[in-house]
Amino acid sequence: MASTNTTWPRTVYLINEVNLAVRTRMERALRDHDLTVAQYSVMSLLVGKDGISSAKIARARRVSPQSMNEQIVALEGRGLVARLGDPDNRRELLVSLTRTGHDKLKLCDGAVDQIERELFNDLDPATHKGLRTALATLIATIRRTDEV
Amino acid sequence: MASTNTTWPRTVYLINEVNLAVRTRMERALRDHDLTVAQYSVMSLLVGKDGISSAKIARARRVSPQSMNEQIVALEGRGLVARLGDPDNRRELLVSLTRTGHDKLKLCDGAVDQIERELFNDLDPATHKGLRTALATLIATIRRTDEV
DNA sequence: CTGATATCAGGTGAACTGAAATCA
DNA sequence: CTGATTTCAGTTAACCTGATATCA
Repeated sequence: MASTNTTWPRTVYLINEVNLAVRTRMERALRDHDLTVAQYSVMSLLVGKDGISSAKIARARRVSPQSMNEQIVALEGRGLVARLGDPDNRRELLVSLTRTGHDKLKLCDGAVDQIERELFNDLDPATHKGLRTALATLIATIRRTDEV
Repeated sequence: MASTNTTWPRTVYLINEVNLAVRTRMERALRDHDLTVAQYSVMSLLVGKDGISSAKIARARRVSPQSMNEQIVALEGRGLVARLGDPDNRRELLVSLTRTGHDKLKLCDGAVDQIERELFNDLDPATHKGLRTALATLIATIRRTDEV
């Protein structure tokens, strides 16, 4: 019975609490740069890509294409990403970071790095590594069971 | 430099992805019982308590008293929790699960247990335990740094 | 014709802040 | 007077589904 067993609180609650705290910290830090967490996380996914469709980014981030497009359009309106039409494929628009976007991302990376350090420096390297391995396993399970 | 180091993707992204998947699964499962995740999680916090103020629940869940009250009022409107005024303290209302709420919670616990099993049965017990320990450490760090 | 992409429109869940009344 | 609780009202960020036009 869940309410009386020995693994309480539920692991999923622990994950949620950590996630909420991380979000709050990131929101605070990114607000100084006028970026939301979703926008920052899209931008950091574009690093090193020379152009990728919004729909592909959506799949990579596991959100709906509409949600992702909303973020992309907002970023484009602020000149942080560009969408270039490909003459060979007029269906999709290729999204890439602008120079301005790249510069802003660099600044934000520093702020987020700081948050990660504060959060994780109470974990010894082995525990941190174990945490990442466990999370990666969970994500693999998630992707496998989502495809059904 | 964050975009080129060896711990990529960021651990906080891994946490977020797992959390999103958990939320989605819980939403789906709880929809059959007409409960949101927030409502379910409040109800499961009330088990074994004979009456606790909304403000205290808010602190336990680390959300604002307004957010929590919203959930409590919704649950009261559906007869899943009761709020009893204490004659000795007319300021606070004591929240507790009703019999109906208790019954519904039991059903939902089963559904959520199922989700946790599906998610975590690819982790061997030691890894799962390590995950919980790491998360607990993170939460301790969070609470400590929040109090500043 | 099928499938993918982009986009418009509307909706949801879950948090937030601000302000005010009540009461210990 | 201070501090906690409740409650009203408005806002935010980040998702979602449905429908439609376009194009490979």
